Amino acid sequence: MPKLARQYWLMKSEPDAFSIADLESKGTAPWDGVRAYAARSNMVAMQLGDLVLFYHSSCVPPGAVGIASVVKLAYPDPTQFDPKSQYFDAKSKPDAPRWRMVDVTFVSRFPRMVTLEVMRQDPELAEMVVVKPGRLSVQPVKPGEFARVVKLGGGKLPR
DNA sequence: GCCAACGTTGGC
DNA sequence: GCCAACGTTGGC
Repeated sequence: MPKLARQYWLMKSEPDAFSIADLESKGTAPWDGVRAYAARSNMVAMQLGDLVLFYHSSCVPPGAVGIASVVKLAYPDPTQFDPKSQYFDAKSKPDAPRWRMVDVTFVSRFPRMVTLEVMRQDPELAEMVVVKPGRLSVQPVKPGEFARVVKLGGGKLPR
């Protein structure tokens, strides 16, 4: 089996809930709480070593702040079964979990944030999903787009 | 399977 | 805090 090419993604998180600084101090963390089918499909498609743009949403300004990588393939998100969790889903049963998550690990922080506004104004990023209307919290990124955002942030592409 | 109503996301 | 745009739900 040929090894598939590394894939790239963007994952949104509200920094008040979980920021890149939180990921940096934890090292590795489960990406729990995703409750949208399209986002779930994207997580299920992730492979070990895939790279993720960590994006801060619902803040001023929103934008990409660093890089994470996938270190555990999609598995059931335990918060869906926890009645005390804000992510509890009464319709999901343990023998048929509805929601999944991956684990990601911290890779780097950009020297400067790449704001949504900057991405919107960059011609190379005109087709990027994040600049389009929509609210997909886990979305694919093209390799060229990923490299461009890293460059705009003054960061380094992991080898 | 359609689609209106509903709830949520997320930029502003 | 507002609200447009979106995704999901559920009646039919």
